[in-house]
Amino acid sequence: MKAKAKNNDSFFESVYEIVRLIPEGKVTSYGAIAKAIGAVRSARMVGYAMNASHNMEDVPAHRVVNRKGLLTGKHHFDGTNLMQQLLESEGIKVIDNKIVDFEKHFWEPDF
DNA sequence: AAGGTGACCGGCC
DNA sequence: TGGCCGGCCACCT
Repeated sequence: MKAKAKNNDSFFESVYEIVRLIPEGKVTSYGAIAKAIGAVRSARMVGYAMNASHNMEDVPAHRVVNRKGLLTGKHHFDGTNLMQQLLESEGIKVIDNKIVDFEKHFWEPDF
């Protein structure tokens, strides 16, 4: 069996915790999450964690974008425009892999 | 154990 | 907004 549940208390788990708290219709940046867990300099790790989030169903990685509001991680999703579809489905306008009014939909992890 | 990797960020132009 | 460069740090092989 694969058993890739990753029960370890790794850094990834911390990231999932925050991402899971993201409300619908809201988006956040990797840096914001990194800061929330207390690892501003580990923003890259946040993206790394999202890579493994594919096994996690409760992790809406599609609500996480880079600082520019670009769907940088959309390439890692099942489809090509799956991420965009999900965001639009929640009321977020996405044009050319870019979130419209990114700041408006920006959600900061509440400690 | 050491090196390579990466869904990033910030600064500069 | 966009492109380039350096730093940073946990995970993987």
